[in-house]
Amino acid sequence: MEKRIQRIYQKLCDAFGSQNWWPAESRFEVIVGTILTQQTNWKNVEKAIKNLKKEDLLSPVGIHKTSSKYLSEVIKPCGFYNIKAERLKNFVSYFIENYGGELTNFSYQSTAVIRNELLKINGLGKETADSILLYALDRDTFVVDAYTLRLFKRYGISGKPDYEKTKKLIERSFEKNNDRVNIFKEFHALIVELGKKYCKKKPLCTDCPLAEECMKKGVIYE
DNA sequence: AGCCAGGCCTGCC
DNA sequence: GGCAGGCATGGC
Repeated sequence: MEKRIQRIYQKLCDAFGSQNWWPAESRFEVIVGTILTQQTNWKNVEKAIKNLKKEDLLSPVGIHKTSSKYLSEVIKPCGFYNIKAERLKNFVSYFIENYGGELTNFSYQSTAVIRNELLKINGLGKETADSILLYALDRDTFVVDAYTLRLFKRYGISGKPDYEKTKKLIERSFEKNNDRVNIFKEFHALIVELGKKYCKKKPLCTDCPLAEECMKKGVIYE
């Protein structure tokens, strides 16, 4: 068990409180959000999702039947809209073909199997796959993102950023029990919250709840 | 007014 | 197998 990691989690809880991610009205909406938010401000994603609802397109079949051209117009506010329209369609094609467009059908598959399947879909990388698993399917898996890697570097935990190593390290740091899924949900959301406020590309570490500990390692300004 | 956001793929080396 | 370059809107 990595006590360091647990301590970071506790500090973030104290600083920011519970986050209750993922904001959405349905599990499918969560999945759509994971794709639309790739390298994108959440505010812009909200606009795109609102448009999808307005056009009655926020369903597997809705997206499947719509042309890429039209879909891209609807999601325009979130940016990278041509690529993301394709990515949404890639996901729903897989989802309908293999699971009949029913999320409950995923319950027959292990987390590892689903993850491998998601990673085969063009446009879904590790973070998106893990976000779907954790927030849409409630699977016991941690989501690493750019903020996590940056924080761990500044905190002096890891040198070279590495998705899988960081993910495993964090997963190993919490006892396997029924709470862990919720800890992972909160922890990732808290890291994003920290990242947005303090742990940006340009160091803005003043008042950061973890500033003191990062400072000790002397790597805060990397 | 720029810089950048809850990534990922492709195409070079 | 690592890494620049491209994708694009809107928030701050």
